[in-house]
Amino acid sequence: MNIGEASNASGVSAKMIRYYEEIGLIRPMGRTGNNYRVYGDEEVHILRFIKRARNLGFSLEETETLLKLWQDKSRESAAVKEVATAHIGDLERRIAEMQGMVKTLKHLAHCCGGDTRPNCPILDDLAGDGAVGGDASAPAMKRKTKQHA
Amino acid sequence: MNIGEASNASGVSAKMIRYYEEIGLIRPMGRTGNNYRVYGDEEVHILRFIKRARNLGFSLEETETLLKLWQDKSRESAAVKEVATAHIGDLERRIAEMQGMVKTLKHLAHCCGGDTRPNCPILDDLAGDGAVGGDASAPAMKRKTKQHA
DNA sequence: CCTTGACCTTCCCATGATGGGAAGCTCCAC
DNA sequence: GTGGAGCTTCCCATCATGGGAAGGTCAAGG
Repeated sequence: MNIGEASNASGVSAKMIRYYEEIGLIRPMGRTGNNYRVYGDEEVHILRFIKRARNLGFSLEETETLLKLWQDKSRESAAVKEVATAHIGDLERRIAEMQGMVKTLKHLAHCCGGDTRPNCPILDDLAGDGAVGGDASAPAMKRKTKQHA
Repeated sequence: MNIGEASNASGVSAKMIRYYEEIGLIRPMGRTGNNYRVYGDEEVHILRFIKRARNLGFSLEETETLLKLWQDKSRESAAVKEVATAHIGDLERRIAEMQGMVKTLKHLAHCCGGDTRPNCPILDDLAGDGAVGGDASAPAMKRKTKQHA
């Protein structure tokens, strides 16, 4: 199987497959005489594992950890659960942060006429003029991962 | 006022102030004889506007739009509201996406013993073995912005 | 046999917003 | 005049991904 077929079978782009190899997330693949990478069902399975982990929002680093645990037949399930629960906590923190933004924004948008007049409570809030805005002061934590498009 | 004072007064790091100037978000500042940038209350006000917009999750591009609307005294509040509501929609989409992940992950974590045994439904799901996992298939939209730390 | 097009390879660059740090200048206080 | 704090510019790193160029390879069809 060439990289294109492996890509189709796994849902991971060829570009990303090469990248994962480069950063050591997956082992360097064997090559044919023409220098093409060769993949088998095993590799496709691993790529799909990675794909699914990414879809659940795990970073590549976390995915690597999970991958190693998956391949370690003597792992303790507690280790896996710990990674998962930490990630859940992370997601929930980010969700709460964004919900705070939404709450404030909805309030401001509700107060804004949205017509042809220039008067606008949203801008007033951003400018710090009004005491309208809610709690958008906490700078928030760094984003850990980004979803692919 | 030097850049350090402007930074303190606005909550925007000196590094970012220079960056905002570089990308044209704020006008290049006047310099003193020693080549130091000089800031006044007006500039600090603008920086705080930017800071607040960023805290509400607006991208720098959206922030620029809002900034221009703010400075355009003949704006129509509808234009501002449109930017805000689009951003709300964006946030809500991302929240829903992450909530989907959380839901799936919580279910999986709940099913996982989290003990010393290797058996783990979380890994089984990632491996695609079980029919346990929920809907983490939709690839999701690109992240538009990232919160600073 | 040769062309065409679809693959594959590597390499570099861009994204978005931010921080880190080096090298070199200035300014102020002691 | 010296030390340290603050300013300047410049380059690099992050995280995960895509875009694209330049060049090799292969299979099918003329």
